[in-house]
Amino acid sequence: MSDEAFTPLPPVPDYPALEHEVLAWWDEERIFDRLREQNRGNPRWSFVDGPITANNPMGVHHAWGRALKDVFQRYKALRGFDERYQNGFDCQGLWVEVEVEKELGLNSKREIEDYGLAEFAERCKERVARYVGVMTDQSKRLGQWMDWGNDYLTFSDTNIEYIWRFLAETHRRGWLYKGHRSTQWCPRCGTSLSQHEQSGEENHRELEHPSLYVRFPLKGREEESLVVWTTTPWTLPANVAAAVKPDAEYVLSPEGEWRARELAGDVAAVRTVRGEELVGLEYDGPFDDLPAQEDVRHRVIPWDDVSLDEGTGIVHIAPGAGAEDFELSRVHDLPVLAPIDESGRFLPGYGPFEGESTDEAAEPIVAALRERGLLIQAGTIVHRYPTCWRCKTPLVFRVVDDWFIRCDELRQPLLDANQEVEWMPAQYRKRMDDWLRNMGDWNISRKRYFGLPLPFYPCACGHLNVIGSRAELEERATRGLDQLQELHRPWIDEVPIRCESCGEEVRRIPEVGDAWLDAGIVPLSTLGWQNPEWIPHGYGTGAAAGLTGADLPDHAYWEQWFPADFVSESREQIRLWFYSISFMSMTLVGRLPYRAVLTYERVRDETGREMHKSTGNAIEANEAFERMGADIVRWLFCAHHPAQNVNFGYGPANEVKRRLLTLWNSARFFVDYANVAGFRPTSGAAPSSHLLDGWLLARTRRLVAEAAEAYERFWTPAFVGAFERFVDDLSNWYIRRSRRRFWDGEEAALQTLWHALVTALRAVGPVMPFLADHLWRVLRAEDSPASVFLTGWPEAAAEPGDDELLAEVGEVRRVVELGRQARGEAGIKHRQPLRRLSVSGAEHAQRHEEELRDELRVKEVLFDRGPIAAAQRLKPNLRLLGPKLGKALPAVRAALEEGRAEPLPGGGWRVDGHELSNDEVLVERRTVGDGWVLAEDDGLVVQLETALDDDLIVEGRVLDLIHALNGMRKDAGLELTDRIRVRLPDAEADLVSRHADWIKEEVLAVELETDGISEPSIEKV
RNA sequence: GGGCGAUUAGCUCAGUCGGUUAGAGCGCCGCUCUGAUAAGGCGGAGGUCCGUGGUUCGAAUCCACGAUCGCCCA
Repeated sequence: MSDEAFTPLPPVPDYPALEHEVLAWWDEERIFDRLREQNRGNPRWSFVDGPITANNPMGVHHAWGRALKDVFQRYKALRGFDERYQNGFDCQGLWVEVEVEKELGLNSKREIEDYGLAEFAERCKERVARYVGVMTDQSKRLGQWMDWGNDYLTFSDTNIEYIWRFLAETHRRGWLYKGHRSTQWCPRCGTSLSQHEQSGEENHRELEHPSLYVRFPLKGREEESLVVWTTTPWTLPANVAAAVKPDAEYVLSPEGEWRARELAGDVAAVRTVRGEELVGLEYDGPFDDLPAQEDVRHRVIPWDDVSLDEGTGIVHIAPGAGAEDFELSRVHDLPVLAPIDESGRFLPGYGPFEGESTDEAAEPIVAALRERGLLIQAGTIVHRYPTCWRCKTPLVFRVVDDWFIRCDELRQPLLDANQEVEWMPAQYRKRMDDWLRNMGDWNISRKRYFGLPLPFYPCACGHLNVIGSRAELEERATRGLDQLQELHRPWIDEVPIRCESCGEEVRRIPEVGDAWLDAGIVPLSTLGWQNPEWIPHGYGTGAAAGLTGADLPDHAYWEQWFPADFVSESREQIRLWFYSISFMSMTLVGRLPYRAVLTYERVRDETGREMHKSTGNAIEANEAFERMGADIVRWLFCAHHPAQNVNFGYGPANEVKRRLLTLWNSARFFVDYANVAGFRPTSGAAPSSHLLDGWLLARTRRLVAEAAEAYERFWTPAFVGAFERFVDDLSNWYIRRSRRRFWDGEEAALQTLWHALVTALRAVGPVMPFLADHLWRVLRAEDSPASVFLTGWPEAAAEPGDDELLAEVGEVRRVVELGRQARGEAGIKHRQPLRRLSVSGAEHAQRHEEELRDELRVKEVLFDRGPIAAAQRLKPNLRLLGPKLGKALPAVRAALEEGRAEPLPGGGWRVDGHELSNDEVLVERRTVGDGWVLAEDDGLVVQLETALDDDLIVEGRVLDLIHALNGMRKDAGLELTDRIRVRLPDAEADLVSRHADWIKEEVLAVELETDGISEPSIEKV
């Protein structure tokens, strides 16, 4: 057995190094497996992971969410709950496609088709497989304990089949329809984008566009024109109407131009009319010569929403190129001219513009307007404009066919169910409510390639066939099954089916599904909802084969694990994942798939700016793990209020490290002295008769209670605060006060400190698993479990008297603080002993007189009996007297302040005609006298006598000397146990004669002598 | 236009149920301790608690209106 029971700790922890070591050790010792085995069969705690897109390396913003997920899974595991630990990857859809396109250098849908859909799908799968690996490694490095290798991947055939089933159900309920709508369209991706994926400021950019004022000559009114303003010249060839605000005033300028009065400037109005008077007038469109414009009668329509803030108050309407325009076309029965194809190029029928992009056409359109005398003014404007959320291409509006799910029927049930959800922070419930109240029909189709194949087979006979499962597909397929390697394009497209209505062969629509269908089905598809029998490794089908070993459980399992007790994702998931899982579960099983939600905001750089790769202020997750340490990353996130953006960076990380150094130093202090003393810990808290030990044990129980309370409400900032306060108490009070006991190797002190440390490690483990297990491995008793995470949650119910003891020591610490303040006030340094300390208002501190003497270095403490005349001040106890006296309070308060109060015989006071109990009046005594200095706080008064006598001065000199000698020991690099010989100048001879033993003891000197030297010197024996 | 938040020290932010003199960390200045020492402790300067009105014995806190900023939706 080695001399040192505890491996010595270096002065400063190397987080990345110790984390790698702990990771390797967790692996070798199978700690996570053992934890799962330990909890298997226990009561369940169900967490469902929102999938992360396996498409790029993880960013620090992902680390926030993944840290939180891990914290609560670890906490619940300490509490003994059985958990699933299944991680999820999002694997298909536009995200993946766009990255693969970049990789392959493809830049349009045509190029993808030329490349070949089968090849393209293989490249997508390869990319997903690659990043499944990368993200798994990164997540492990973060300390995330998940059932790696048994993840769910949303592109598995199993997942797809579950979505088919959902879609078939929406069809059965009559919610599924093909809509003809104006939608935001990405000309590069060649697809429309849904409301929920396109929302958000990050999907808009400041762009420069033309700003044109254009004349629309009115028919039958020579020399009169409407003036419209547009920033999208490409929409003019599709113009069919002009809208005015019916109740606004419009003026005709001398030049014959109609504008709203508010926007006309100070022109002399030739005529003034209300907008409604212009309604119905017809005008010549700017491009009436185009074939597409044949038969269009351009007219003025009313529209209440015409803006009078910019433009002319007359709005050019092109229903085929704008969302509101399209809505107006329905109301006013306007023709819809769709000018561009799916790549954003003009269609036939638009003459000279045919084949040009919307940008390319701008110049010739302006030229044509100018030539026709219709252009009044041309400039440019910089404005916020929507861009594709994946590829940043500016969007255009197109009117296209898309598939939608009607949501009105589900709106109220979802709203009702949301009231039962526990949202953290609480205000996000209202955000969800707002989203649900406003949600539009769900656009589920994307005109793309590598995604969920929508199982829609519309037949020429008018019947829509919707396939609900692979079995159904196989049963109804007319051919192509032999080549169906997985449920993806192009293979699925080669499997036509027979129409259930007319029996004709019918093909699938080419569209794929919104990726949020993939993620939204997870609470059903991964848990085996309505699956008749458990299929080992049954989830990894289709594209996911070989990438996961996950089982497909049976329905009984689903019953056990659904709904999730807890989900946690970032705030924007309200309109994405929280929405889609809610919608799909509500449709299929009539209830929400989660009980509690924790959301969090965004990651900014340490100065509060958005992180961008281009600005160079982004921090990669791997870099953060290796430069600051994963525990520090986790701590930063956990310390933060989740409803606010977090400022993340190396500056804040260093601050955290410095704060956590106190914990490290406390452990190091223990290790050093425990080793010197040859101490061996006993599991559990040994009772101790020492007051401070009793206090630290109570303080530790309090920490455990506070930690549990914080974890139970999923509120990590409360935990972090509680833990930091505990460490401060541990270090700056317990250890500081107990140093001598450790120098003496006192068993009770060592055992108490040990117990406090290891208990704290168990509490902090969920947040900082690496440091916790690292220190646990150093400190643990031989008979305790190998890892903090195998110890269970510390059982630490409060004991009778804990509150009183904690309050008592709190009071002592306040007295000490005030004493230090008073010393500072008097300008007397702490090393100089003083004669007397007077304390009043501290009822409980009396038991701690010796500590106060020592801590404040005084010879005597006087409690509530200052030697000098005492003055008394009375104050109302507002908390009690406010409700009791009401409006009479100010008078009583004034009376008390002026001293108009008479004591009552049985206790209490008569004040201003009111009888008040002792509780209701606060008595503040202050002692004031010459030669004393005072500090007070909240009724507590501390005074120090400043006069010095010869004894005090000599003691002060002794302490100075001890300080100097110990400094020399340190400079000389001596060990704590080395002994020395000391030589002093003759001038210190009086100190030696009066206090030789004291000095020797404090500096571990075996010899103390004076001779003629000018400075003290020491020599190791 | 509707909804949800925020606004407190130079900076970043706490502030519980309305309660006496509004706090912390960082930064700055001064002091101090010294067997945690490239740390720790104490103090100081620094506040229109966004504004106005209201409720109340008492408002940073509750209510109304307004301003500014952020986010969500239209």
